[in-house]
Amino acid sequence: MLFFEARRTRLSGTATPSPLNLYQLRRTCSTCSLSELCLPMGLESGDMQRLEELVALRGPVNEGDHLFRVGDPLRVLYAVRGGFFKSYLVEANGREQVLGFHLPGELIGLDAIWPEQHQCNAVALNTASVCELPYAGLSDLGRQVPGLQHSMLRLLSKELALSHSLAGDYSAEERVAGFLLSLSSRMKARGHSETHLTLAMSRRDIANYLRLATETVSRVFSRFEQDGLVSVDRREVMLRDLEKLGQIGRCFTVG
Amino acid sequence: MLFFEARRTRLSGTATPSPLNLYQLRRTCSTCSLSELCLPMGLESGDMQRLEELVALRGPVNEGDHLFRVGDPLRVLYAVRGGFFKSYLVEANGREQVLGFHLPGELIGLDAIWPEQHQCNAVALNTASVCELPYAGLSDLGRQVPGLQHSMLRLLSKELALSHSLAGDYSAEERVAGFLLSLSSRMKARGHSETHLTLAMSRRDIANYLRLATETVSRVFSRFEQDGLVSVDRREVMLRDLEKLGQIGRCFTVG
DNA sequence: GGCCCGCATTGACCTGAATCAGGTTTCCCG
DNA sequence: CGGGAAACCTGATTCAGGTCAATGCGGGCC
Repeated sequence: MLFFEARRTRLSGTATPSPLNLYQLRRTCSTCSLSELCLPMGLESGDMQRLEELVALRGPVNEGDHLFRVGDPLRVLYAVRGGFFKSYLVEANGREQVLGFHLPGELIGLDAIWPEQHQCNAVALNTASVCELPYAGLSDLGRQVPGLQHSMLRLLSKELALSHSLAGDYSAEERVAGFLLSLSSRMKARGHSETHLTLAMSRRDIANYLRLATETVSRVFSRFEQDGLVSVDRREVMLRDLEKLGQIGRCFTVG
Repeated sequence: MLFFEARRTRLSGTATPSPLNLYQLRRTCSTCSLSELCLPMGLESGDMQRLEELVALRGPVNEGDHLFRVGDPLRVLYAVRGGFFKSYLVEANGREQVLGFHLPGELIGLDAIWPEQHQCNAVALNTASVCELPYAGLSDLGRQVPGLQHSMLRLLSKELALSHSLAGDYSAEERVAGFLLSLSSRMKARGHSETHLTLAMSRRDIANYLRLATETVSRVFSRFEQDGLVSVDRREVMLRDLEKLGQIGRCFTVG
């Protein structure tokens, strides 16, 4: 029931000065597939198998359940099997900051790789299920298989890339288009339709993530719909003109 | 003679569509001290010594000289001894994007830790000198000393933090104040005055880094001066009220 | 069913920063 | 020394997006 108004009060207004918060700065979103972790770095099949043996299934995760919270020790990495997650931070003044969304097939928890403590919260946006990868085992394996270490670094470096893409001064339309395309390509990579999206997150989460006002997100959706780029019905979104969307939002599209 | 007007043309205007550029997204700035790399992770003195043995001095670096460019293989990491550097990217359309500034005592080149190729350019802002840390040796050492690996991860994760601090929707004043404070605290950490700064970078570089217009940076400087927060004379800046600056710019201040 | 609450959309308005258009100073180089 | 190009500052204007406010809509719950 916390974090409703997530807007930042401007300096000029009745700003409530928030003290320096280091955690506030460690915004990490881990959007990487399990196969990405293993396959491209040339793990041998033996190693792959040993990795797979580590994986444990876990019961269903209900909407609103947390996988972990800021400060929790890094026990396992999570691979999303079904459902959506979001990771977020609560800043000192109670405002929420959405760091990223996590789709089926992606990995959550890398933000904690150092100092082995989670730097953000991860919560299910709808009923979901996950696999658990015990970090200790992963770490042991990493010592024997240098490729795994590199994979980790690679993923971290990809995080860095992704976070940078949010830093640029992009217009609202670029941001929204890029967001939609990113979801689209990630869904496609998992074998889903690339044109039909069901957004699991609210407009507010999207806006917060993109650092826009919810009203702006709404308006951009409407404008896109008017221009025939998309069809929107509540949280069902149909991408009608990937080409044009790409022209607008290319800056956001990370693999 | 490249990259003069680095402004982003807005979508609505006569936007020149720039194709997707992956490198554009991998914006990395490596602002970390050498001692930070070694000391806090509890390297034993023997290991420290072996690290020091790797270090090689290098002749003077002239203003405008590049340490490396995008795509160069990662041969060495650089520790700045004197002078300032900036790291930047040239986007597909020729616009420049400043990623960070590097002060004496800091480490440059971590952006390339994976895939061992530099992801940005690093150039001297004035006459400078550096030490070189051969990466191969560092890497060998890292295999024997797990703490070093962790240090690397830690630094990367710090990069991530820093990059995130630029992502928030901060006002021009917050950005500028934070920028000054960041320089101040970094200079102080190296034993310099924390109130008297000599900016090695142009207003344009600052603006580009903070994602503002140069005019805005200028105006904020003037406003701060009027309010008695700073005294500015060209590139000489005197911080007169750290307290108030801190209230304004706290969000930026990373260790 | 009817109430209520939270989400979403839309319009009117405001504001911070970009843009445009000067101007001055500094410094480089012939 | 003088010309010219940067760098820097300042004011006027514009505009994207935030803020405020009103309304619609769907779903849970008594």
